[in-house]
Amino acid sequence: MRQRSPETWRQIRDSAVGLMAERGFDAVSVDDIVAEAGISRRTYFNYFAGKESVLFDPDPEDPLLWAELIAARPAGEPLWTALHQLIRAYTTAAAERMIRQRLVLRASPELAACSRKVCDRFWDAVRAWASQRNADSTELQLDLLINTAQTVLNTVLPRWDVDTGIAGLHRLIDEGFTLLQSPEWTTS
Amino acid sequence: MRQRSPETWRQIRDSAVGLMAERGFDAVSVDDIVAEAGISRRTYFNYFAGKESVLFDPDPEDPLLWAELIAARPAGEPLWTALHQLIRAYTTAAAERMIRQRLVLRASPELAACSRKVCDRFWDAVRAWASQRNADSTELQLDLLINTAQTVLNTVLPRWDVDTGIAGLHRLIDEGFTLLQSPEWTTS
DNA sequence: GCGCGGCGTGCACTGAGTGCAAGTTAGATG
DNA sequence: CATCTAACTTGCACTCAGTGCACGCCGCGC
Repeated sequence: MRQRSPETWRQIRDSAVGLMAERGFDAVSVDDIVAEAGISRRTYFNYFAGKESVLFDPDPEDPLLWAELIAARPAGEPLWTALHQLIRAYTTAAAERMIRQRLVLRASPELAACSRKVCDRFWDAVRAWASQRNADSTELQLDLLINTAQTVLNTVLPRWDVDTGIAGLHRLIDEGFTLLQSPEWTTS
Repeated sequence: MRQRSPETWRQIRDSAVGLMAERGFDAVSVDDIVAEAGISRRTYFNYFAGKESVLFDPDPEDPLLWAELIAARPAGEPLWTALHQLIRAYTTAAAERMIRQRLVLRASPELAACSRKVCDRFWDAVRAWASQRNADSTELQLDLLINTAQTVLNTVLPRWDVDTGIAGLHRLIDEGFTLLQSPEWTTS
C-alpha cells in the first residue's frame, strides 16, 4: 500500500463515489472505477485494500483534523459530554463526506452493515485519547462509553434525511445523547 | 438458497468451523470446506450465501429458541432489564456456539469487525418484539436502547476469556449493564 | 410405467484480490 | 550530460469467491 500522491487518491475515490452513487455499489466494478479514474487496475489496489475501502477509508489528511478536534476539548469536561461535542464537531467538519456516503448507501442498502465502520479510524483515535485522559477509569468503562457514543451516531445516521443538512443530523444526535443521559432511560 | 436438510447444514458448518478454528479463516478455502464435508462446491452456496455466512448464520432452529426466550420475559419488566436478561439467557442457550465462534475469532483476528454482526438476526427478533411491546415509545428510543444493549455485548465479548466459561461472560455482561445504568455514568 | 418437484452437481463465467517482474519518471550525483 | 536510484505505475498470470444454468438423480402420487 505504497501511495504518495493524495491527488491520485482523491481522483480514485471521487470516481468511485460518483459511479456508485449513480449505479449502486454492486453495479460498479473495480474496472469501471479505474477506467473512470484513468489508472490501472493494479494501481487501484496499491491505494485501496479492497472495493469497500474506497468508501470507508479516511481521507489522507483526516488524522490531523481528528487531532485538532480532540485537542479542542476542554480539560475538565465529562467524557460523555466530550464525546457528544466531538461527534458534533466531526460531523460538521466531515459534512460533505457524510452526505456523499449517505447517497451511496441510499443507492446500495446492502452496505448498511458495513456502514457501521464508517468512522472506525476516528473512533480509534478517540479511544487512544480517552485512555490517556481518564487513566483512572478501566478500559472496560472507557470502551463502553465510547462504543455507546458510537452507537448513538450509528443509530441516528440511517434516520437522517440528507436534505435537512448537518443541522438536521445534529438535532438527531442531540436527541440521542439526551435520551441516554436522562435519568429514567433504563426504566421504560 | 433452497435447503431442506438441517443435517447437511450442520455437516457443512461443523466442517468449516473445525477447519477454521485450526488454521484460521483465510487459510481455509470453500473447496477445503466442501472436501471435508463431502459435498460439492455448488451445494455449499446453496446453503450459505458466502464464506462468512457459515460462521455467522443462525442455526436453523435458532428462531424458535429466540421466540421462547423472548416470550419468557414478564410483562411489566423495564425494557432495559429485559434486554439484560435476554442477553444472559441467549448466551446461556447458545453457549457452545459462542465458544466455537470465539475460537475461530482467536485464530483469525481479522474477522473482529465482522464479529459484531454475530447475533444480528437475534437482535432483529428483539427489535420486532420491542416495537410491539412498547408501542408508546418512539422507534428511535427503542432502537437506541436495543443498540446500546447490543453494544454492551459486543464490547464485552472480546474481553471474554473462554476458559472462564459462560459464568465468566455473565460477570462481564452484568458489569457492563450495571455501569451504564449507574446514575453517574455520564459524568466521568 | 410416468410425470413431477425438490435437491445435488458439473460447468463455465465474472469479478475481487495478490505476487512478481518489468517499465517509467524525477531527482541526486558524478 | 550520463547514469544511478528510489518511488510509483503497470501488465501478466494466478487463486479464490460467488453465480446462472442445465442436467441428473431420487422419491412421490397417479
